[in-house]
Amino acid sequence: MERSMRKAWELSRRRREILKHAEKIFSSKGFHSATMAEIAGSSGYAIGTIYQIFQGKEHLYTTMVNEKMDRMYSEIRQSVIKARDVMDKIEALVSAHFRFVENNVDFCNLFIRGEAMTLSEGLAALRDKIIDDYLEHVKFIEEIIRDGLGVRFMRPMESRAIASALLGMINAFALDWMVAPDDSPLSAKVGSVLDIFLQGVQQDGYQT
Amino acid sequence: MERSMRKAWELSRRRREILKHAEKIFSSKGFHSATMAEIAGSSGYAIGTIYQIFQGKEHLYTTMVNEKMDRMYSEIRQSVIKARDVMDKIEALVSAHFRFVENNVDFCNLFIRGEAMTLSEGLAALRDKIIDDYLEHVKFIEEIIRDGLGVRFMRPMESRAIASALLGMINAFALDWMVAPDDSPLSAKVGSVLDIFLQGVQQDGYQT
Amino acid sequence: MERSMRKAWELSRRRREILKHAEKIFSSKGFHSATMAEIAGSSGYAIGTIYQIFQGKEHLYTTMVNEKMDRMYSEIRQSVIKARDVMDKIEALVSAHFRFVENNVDFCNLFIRGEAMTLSEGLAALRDKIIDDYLEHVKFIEEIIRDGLGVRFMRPMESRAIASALLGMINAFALDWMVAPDDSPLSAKVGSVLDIFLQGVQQDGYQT
Amino acid sequence: MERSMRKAWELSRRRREILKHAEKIFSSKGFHSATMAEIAGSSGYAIGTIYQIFQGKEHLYTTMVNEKMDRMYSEIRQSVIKARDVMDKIEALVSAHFRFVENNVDFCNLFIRGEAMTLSEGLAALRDKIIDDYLEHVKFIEEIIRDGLGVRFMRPMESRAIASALLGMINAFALDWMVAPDDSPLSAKVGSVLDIFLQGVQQDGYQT
DNA sequence: AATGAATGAGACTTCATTCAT
DNA sequence: CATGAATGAAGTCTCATTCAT
Repeated sequence: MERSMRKAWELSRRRREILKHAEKIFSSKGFHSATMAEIAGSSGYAIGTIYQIFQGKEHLYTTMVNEKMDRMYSEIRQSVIKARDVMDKIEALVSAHFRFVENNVDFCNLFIRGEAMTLSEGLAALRDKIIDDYLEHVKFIEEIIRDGLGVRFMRPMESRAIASALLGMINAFALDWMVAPDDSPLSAKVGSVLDIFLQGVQQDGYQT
Repeated sequence: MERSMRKAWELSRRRREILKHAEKIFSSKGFHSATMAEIAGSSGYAIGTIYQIFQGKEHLYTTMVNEKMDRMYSEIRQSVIKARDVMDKIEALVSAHFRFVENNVDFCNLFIRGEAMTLSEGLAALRDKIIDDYLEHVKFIEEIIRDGLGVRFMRPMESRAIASALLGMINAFALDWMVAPDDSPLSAKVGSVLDIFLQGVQQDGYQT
Repeated sequence: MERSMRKAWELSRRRREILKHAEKIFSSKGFHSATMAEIAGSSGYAIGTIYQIFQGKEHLYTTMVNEKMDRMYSEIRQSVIKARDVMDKIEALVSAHFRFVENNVDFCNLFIRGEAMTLSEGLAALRDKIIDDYLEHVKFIEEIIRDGLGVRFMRPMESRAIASALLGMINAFALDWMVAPDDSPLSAKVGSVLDIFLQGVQQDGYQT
Repeated sequence: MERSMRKAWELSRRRREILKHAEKIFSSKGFHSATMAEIAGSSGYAIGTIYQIFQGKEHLYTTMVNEKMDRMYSEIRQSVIKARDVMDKIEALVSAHFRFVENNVDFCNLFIRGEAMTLSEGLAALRDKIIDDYLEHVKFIEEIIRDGLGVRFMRPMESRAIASALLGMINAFALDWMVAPDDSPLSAKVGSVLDIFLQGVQQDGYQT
């Protein structure tokens, strides 16, 4: 019992270790240019050891991306759920997303750049999952929006369009921050996102 | 004279032809999974012929993506320049962007998915150019925004944030349309983008 | 004393067990396609345990084939020795051979197909032993034949040729039975072999 | 025209060349132990060149064995067909078989040892073809035998048994000659085979 | 003594690039 | 000048063997 628990724990540690290094390598070079030998070398294990845990390069990559994305969406949702009213939920959504990006710059490079979705053959499933997760996330945001529409916090509009717009703004600010970083943290931009999202950019009373 | 012009024209025709087919193949399989043999076969030229015009696979890919993106930005700017006031310019920006996406779905798949930016080695330059172009485009949008701020069409805000937000929304709607297409054309969404961007989503007079 | 005997017996039991399973796996997949892990799993022992008894895969394979073949030749000879006159000896030779084939179809598949003799490197010794055993068996048959020649049971001919012919017929009938089995047991063919071997196929009195 | 013929001829020459060296390597080391690099090195072509002609290692091996066996059976049949009466046909069968073995010792080593039939996966088809060819050859011999039965050249017996017996004797003599060569050519044994096959070994008039 | 996880050498195969025709 | 066959570097994955527990 003691024995097998120790073994299981060791396995889990190795798994995490390898995934961590795989993330680093894949993030910096993309799926195709990364090599198993490199990941093995970086993680300090032999190639064969990686193959004992992961069925192959695609499996390793897929697992890494899936788990990381699950973590991202999970963190964001946890954060949103804690908030009470619509306004707080939206703020939590943006904050949590930005926090994840700040803490996982490498991974986001991979993901935002979309290398994450190189499809060919066995990676098609990953692509589909990423899209599904994305659409599910949009739906999750839509729910918040619908609450807002319900309490007349928001103007009557199509919830899907609003959700997309918000997510688009979040991603744009994140992208901006990653490709042209200034000294301020990404989280300092939360206010801007909310302001534009909620009030729009047009001067009140301006005649179109 | 006549002779060399003919020759140059032939060369140019071949170049265009090859780039067209390269785009098709690269877009559907990504950079790494596409093979020179495939592109040669598809375009009807021999492998050696492609190597007479392009220095290698990366050069072909880089050229294709660069030219396509230049065309995109060029089309958008042409459209914007024709418009007179700020409002029209913004509308033109969104419309032209959407039009390009509609007409180049395959290419956009490549680009939005970010496979476009797989960097490793000789592709780093492409990555940099794409980012530069992106940042330049953001600056271009900023100019429009600044005009709007100047004529008090817009609330006093940071122009960069506004530009990013607008581009983010544009991309989000385009992405949405590509991964979860409904029957309506993407251009039908121009109004929604402008509405949210200009007015925001919050109900007027709502007390936060 | 008691202790060490027990130990030795245990060892011997393990050895037999492993060889039995090794035979099954090797026979069905051949030397190269069989894996140590598979044999370990099948036999219920750990890989390390097998390596405590056998020096390696080749040693295990070599041992298995050697012992099995020794058993075959041994069984055949036991059977022959019991017989009194030449005729009975020949009949015993064929019957015993056929009986072994019937009882060890899997192994014979391996052997007749010759996968048994894949030589490369460390397996050369096995190849040589198999050939030596074969030649020795031919000689053993020759002895019987010479007895037959001595008592004028047989026409004066080269004993070696006769022995080869007999063994060839035995093998041909066995092969036939294995690759194109009908419902009858191989042993039902003993009569045919003896008849052809002894009388030949030509009609008596026919003029060539 | 001239051009493409030249090309086709070059291809065919390369193909033959590679097959020749593949036969040598495969025959001496068996399928698994032979490496593509070795075959490439031996034949003087690059690995990639081999892959341009053959889809892979299995395809190369399969092709080599198939073509060689087809040649063997073809040669034997050509020889038999030329003969007029039963007696001559049988003699032609044995002679032609022995001649092939003499001229293709390496290949026969491979084949008789049965390494030829290592099955696993994609090689199962080869195994089946070899067995089918073998059975077809037995049938071919049966036809000759039936002619012999028809003209009362032979005693009334089951033709299949007779055919198997003959082929078994042929193979036994060939095997003998290969593993324990004396100075005489294999073809010198044709007479012995025919004598034993036709007259049997038993002394006429001996009482069982 | 038994175990089985870790190792890494080595095999197959692909495909960008060259260059003789 | 166009061609496309030849090349071989490089990458993935397997599995016999070892050795710490």
